[in-house]
Amino acid sequence: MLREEHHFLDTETVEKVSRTFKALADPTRIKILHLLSQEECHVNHIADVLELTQSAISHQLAYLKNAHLVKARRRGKTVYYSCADQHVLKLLQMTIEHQKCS
Amino acid sequence: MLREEHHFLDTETVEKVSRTFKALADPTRIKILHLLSQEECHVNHIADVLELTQSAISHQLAYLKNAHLVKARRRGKTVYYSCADQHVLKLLQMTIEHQKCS
DNA sequence: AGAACATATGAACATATGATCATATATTAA
DNA sequence: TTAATATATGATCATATGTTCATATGTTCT
Repeated sequence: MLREEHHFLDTETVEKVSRTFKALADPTRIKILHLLSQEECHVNHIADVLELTQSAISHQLAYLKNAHLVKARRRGKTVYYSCADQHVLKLLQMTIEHQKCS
Repeated sequence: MLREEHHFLDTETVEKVSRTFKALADPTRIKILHLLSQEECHVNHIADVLELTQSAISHQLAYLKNAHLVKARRRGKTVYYSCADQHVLKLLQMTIEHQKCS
């Protein structure tokens, strides 16, 4: 196929797509999203369940929030997080499922 | 939900899933896979079309081959690459499509 | 065998990433 | 207001990542 016959992705699309996959490319973030797909959780609960420090979790939640993959809700001292992007959640679940049977 | 009531992903699954997403998390690899989804290509053609060096392309193809996402076929001096994982290709295409309409 | 071409690969380098530690901020209770 | 609790955040550090340059390997043609 000649150069001009190809279908090209514009830079912006490529960047956005790579950002989406980057968010899903880290074990801690995968575990967090998988947990939040089961229920809304507060920060310390996530840290307890996943056996990671509060700081590590908080940093990753900030990352995920910035990427619009989770949303936060404050209730007194506690901040509850939940999934905010069903499409990305679906990508994750598809990939987990596919992994299991391969 | 209590710690023991959660559905946990085992370490191996998380690692594999994150490796899959990592492969898709780089702009160059996204462009290569998108190109290979259109046709089998040889290394220099990919480099020409994407306007990147032969070395950069070759390194990324080695990465993708190692991850079993592409396969290679030699024909004389030329090596032709093509996609080897329809599932991962589907993930990529879904994400590209979703990106466009959002 | 030697030249020419296509691809692969190792080293080096700059940047990105993720965890930890210390500390800041926010909220509630005493 | 002070103490206690929950979360956020900046700095630091070790490691990972992606590109480039130089060069090696593999193949074909003369």
